[in-house]
Amino acid sequence: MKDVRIRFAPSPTGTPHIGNSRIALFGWLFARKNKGKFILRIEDTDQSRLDPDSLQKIYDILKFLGLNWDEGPGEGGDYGPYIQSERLDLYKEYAHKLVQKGYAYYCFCTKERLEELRIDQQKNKQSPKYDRKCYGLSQKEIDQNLKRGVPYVIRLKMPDNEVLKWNDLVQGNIEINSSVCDDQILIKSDGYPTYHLAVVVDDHLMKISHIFRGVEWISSTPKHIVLYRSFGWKMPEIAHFPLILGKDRSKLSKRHGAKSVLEYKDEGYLSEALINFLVLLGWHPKDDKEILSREELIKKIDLKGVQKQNAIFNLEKLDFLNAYYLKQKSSSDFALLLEEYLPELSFDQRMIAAQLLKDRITKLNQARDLIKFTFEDIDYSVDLLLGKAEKNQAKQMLESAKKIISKIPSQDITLDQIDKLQKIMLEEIKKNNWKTGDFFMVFRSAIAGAKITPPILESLMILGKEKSLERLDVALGKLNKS
RNA sequence: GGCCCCAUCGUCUAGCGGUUAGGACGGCGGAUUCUCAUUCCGUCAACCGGGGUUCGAUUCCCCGUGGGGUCACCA
Repeated sequence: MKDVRIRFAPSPTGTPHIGNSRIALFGWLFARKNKGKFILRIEDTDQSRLDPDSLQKIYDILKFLGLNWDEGPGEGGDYGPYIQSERLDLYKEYAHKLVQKGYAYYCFCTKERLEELRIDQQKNKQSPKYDRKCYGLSQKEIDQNLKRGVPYVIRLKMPDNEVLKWNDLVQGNIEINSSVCDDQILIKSDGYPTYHLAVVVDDHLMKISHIFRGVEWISSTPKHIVLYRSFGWKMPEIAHFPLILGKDRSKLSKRHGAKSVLEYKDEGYLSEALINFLVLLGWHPKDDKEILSREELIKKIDLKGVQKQNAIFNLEKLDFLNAYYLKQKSSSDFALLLEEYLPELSFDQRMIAAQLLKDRITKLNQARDLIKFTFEDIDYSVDLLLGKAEKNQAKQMLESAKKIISKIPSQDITLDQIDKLQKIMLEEIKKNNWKTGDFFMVFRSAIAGAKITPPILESLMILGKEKSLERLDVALGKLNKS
């Protein structure tokens, strides 16, 4: 395969959702695998739905996932501009060529008429379709209308009853009869092209070799086939990817809590986890090895492994993958990642936190709740403090812990000291015939005000000696008062 | 509704005429452990239904059923 050129062509009409990002990922992987080019093109032909923030979000998502583009906004390239609103003249020019050749025609029907037509057809249980009222217009009528400035659109004349087929790289052979397709509007009355014209013109002019897109585009592919044929252009290879569905099996939407990649990023999901997860949603490696790095993915990705079925988004697997990749991080990398979530801690403290948290969180934003007792005030009830222990015994335990900790020579507590601390405590537990679990539970509650914490002795390294003793005193006070 | 596509554990999937139907996530059970986790071990769990074709169908064909997509001057 030579000169592989794949574009990702989002439209800036809102926050791009995760299904779109997944197709971008497939395109990028496939381009990289084949030493081709990955091209970003912005399809902003719908003026009414433009969302000014979404362009930046598109860039941010691609950057976060590491899907760099070789041509496109910010990168340039030989086939620009890569923003469709800057190519308007091109689309008009090509649309008029089609009109001249008789493959397209002017239509002066108003939106109101089209709306009435549609309602009528629906009433009669016909599928809504333009009735070609303007198809037979004479050149004279057209010229008159044009001269009078009557708003117009340009429509593609679809063949009447022809089976249009193509070999889809994912879906296999698909046949659709042209008669089920409407005479698609190519140029809107505001002078902007519709998706169908723009995508065909640009894909051809930009020498796109493979079109990767979602299955929702299958039913408009016949229009594109006719367009390519009318222009006399060769059709790129085309692959329609399955959709990501919500838990109720319908197209993923905000109702399912469907989020953009950016939102997952904010929650503390790693790009390598997201990539691994997304690629597994609709693709499967031959050897069943599911944990895959970006490099392995580039090597192994193939269209044969792409499913035809839609896939249901399941968070559990994403969480598993994220937890896995989090565990793979070195402590210093993890500490760096933690900065955003634990700004109160120094880097050294975050290094300690990293070791304590790495094995027990699935996403970064869970870090804070687990470790905040080391830098925030705590509050808890005597009941929590006692747990299963008896009051006097709990007192003895805390007194003993206090004694042991107060013997630490410095304010800072080191790992060596923690080891010693543990030894001494275990001896003490044995001597008093306590249960190890009981002792640590009381101790944990006094230190953290919680029953679930990272290893409590190691946590002391962040808390420091002075605060640790303070907390033991507070706990003792609570017991005395109760 | 018309058209198009799809159908293996709860989920993601392997399988491409003969398999004890495999893996992963999750679930459940156990071991380790100061809690929670991690780690390790074990375990439950699926071929949508009906017809064909065939010596033999999860696999091929047809029909149901179910699911999805699409029918805009939106992409």
